Amino acid sequence: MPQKPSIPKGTRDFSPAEVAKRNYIIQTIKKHFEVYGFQPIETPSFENSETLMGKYGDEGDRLIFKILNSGDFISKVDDVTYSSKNSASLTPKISEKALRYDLTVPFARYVVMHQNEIDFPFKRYQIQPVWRADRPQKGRFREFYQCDADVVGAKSLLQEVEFVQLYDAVFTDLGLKGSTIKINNRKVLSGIAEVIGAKHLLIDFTVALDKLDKIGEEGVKKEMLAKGISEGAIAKAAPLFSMPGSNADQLEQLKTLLVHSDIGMAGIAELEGIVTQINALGLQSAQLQLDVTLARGLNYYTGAIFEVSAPAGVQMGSIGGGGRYDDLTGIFGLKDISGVGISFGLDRIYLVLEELGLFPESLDRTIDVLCINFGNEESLASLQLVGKLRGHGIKAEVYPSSAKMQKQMKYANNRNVPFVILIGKQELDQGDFVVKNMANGEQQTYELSSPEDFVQTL
RNA sequence: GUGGUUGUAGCUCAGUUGGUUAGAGCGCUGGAUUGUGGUUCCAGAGGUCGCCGGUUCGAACCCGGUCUUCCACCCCA
Repeated sequence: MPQKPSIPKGTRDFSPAEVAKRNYIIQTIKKHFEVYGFQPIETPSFENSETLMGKYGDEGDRLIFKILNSGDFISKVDDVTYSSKNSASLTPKISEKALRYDLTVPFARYVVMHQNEIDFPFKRYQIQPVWRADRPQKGRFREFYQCDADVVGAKSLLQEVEFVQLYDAVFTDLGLKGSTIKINNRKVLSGIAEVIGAKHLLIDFTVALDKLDKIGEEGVKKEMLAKGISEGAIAKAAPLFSMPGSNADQLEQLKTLLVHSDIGMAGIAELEGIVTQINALGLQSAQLQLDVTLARGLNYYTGAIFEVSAPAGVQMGSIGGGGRYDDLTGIFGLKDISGVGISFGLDRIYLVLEELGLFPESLDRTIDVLCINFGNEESLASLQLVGKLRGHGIKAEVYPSSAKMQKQMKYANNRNVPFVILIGKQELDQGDFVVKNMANGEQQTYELSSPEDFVQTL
């Protein structure tokens, strides 16, 4: 009595059609990564727990998949820890490895381990799956791909400018018009927290502020109060909730607000530099929008913060994000290496392209030509022809058995084959082959000796 | 981790106050059509109603648990 098989919550199988679409996105992203000078690396799917734990905050630790030790791991646990039934103290004793949670921390680990072989500035890209023990939701899975590009060892704002262009290039290529690249700067957020007297509550402040478009001004104020930020402080921050005007206008207002904060002014200067350069360079299809409420959860960001939202009208969280982290490698012992990077959310981009019908139709053409099989003698001629066609890079195959014509034609139809080739007894005797165009039903005869005549029509 | 939601044929879904043998469309298989698919017509196969337990003379339907789906929160791509 076999049970129906299943896969774990939040994981997916991908059909050939889905893989084709995913590869299309990956190839597009990869192409632009390489054009911008990034080099690929790969890291293991699991790391030592201490590499990952504590890098993403308490919430992050909870969402990291832990891998049980091998062998009789439970007998090695001391009785006190075992009987305490405390997960936090028991976990490190029975699990020393964990699945990768993102690509940035493993990259930092990589940079530190290979610092003597790397030429800085080092531009790398990485496209690999990551895992989170989260509850699935729309566009959220427990196994999903990240497509990251990072630069380490370069402090120049030029990197930020290039990343904005890179986002624009990829989304333009994918036909995704009207996406918004939101930008902010951690230093501006620090400055605001400083000016309103909530410096020690920076994280709580930014997390609450980040929810503005979701829960509204009142909701944010309520959450800030609950986190211990005073009424007076919130009042001082009030202008942030409805910052009108262009990027330049907003920057002017921020300057007034942050005039007494060195760090805040530094952040403004960075934003201004990026915005000015992007204005001068221009973008193809995306728009760059300053958003002071953009915070992002990851607390290793220290400068620019990016987040890309899908075109208006598509109900989807961010489809990409990134930022600058001045001291990511510091936690692994390598100081003064600045990094900045961005990430593309493959699975979410997929959902957006699907919803907007932006995948090219050509993706479901998995085969160009199918030869009908009429029997041993005929199929031998078909195999010879197919060999020549393959030599021209044409995706061709012979139906494996001489099943009924109707069945073979139906198979061709279901597989979206544009051309069916027929070599039966009659054709064999005459030394030619018939090509049927499946879209309009027209048939054309060619010489078996010169298949190039057919190839040229493709 | 919290709250809600969903599960019936390969797929999308009906299914009466709890009552014999659980239905439809699409798909699939065969035939009309032994060298022509996508249209049409005819016939057929296919389901332990997510799983486990309970209530009942009787459960797809009511109750409990569990898994799964989707959604919201936390957090995040």
